[in-house]
Amino acid sequence: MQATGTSHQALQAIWKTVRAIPRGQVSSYGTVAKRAGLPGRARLVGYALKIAPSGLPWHRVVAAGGRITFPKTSRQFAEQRKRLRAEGVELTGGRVVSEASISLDELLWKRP
DNA sequence: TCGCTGACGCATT
DNA sequence: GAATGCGCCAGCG
Repeated sequence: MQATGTSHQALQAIWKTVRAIPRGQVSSYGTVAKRAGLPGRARLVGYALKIAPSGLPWHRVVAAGGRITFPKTSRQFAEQRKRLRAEGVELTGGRVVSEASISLDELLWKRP
């Protein structure tokens, strides 16, 4: 790892943002990307999560609208749903209830 | 160096 | 509601 310096910073920014997500709350890739200073690079967030270190609350990151991107048959789908429910996040099928994903832009990232 | 791929987002059909 | 296409651009072979 060396040339990854530039993006490495972006990855850390993404991880930092993900860690900043309060328990019982979820955020979307696009929101995280934007908050990490990478607007429009939601895919980078996906990559960041893929290579994310253990301990990162990746399960708090869902697709736009609070939808889970994984197929229902996926093991991660079940795990993410399980973890979210364990934190008090309500889920309906493969989607997070609006209350949890409520205006992320308003509840979360409220910068004074 | 070039080209494909991709934990996505959004518009459209 | 589900499927498809296009865009954004950083990794990786």
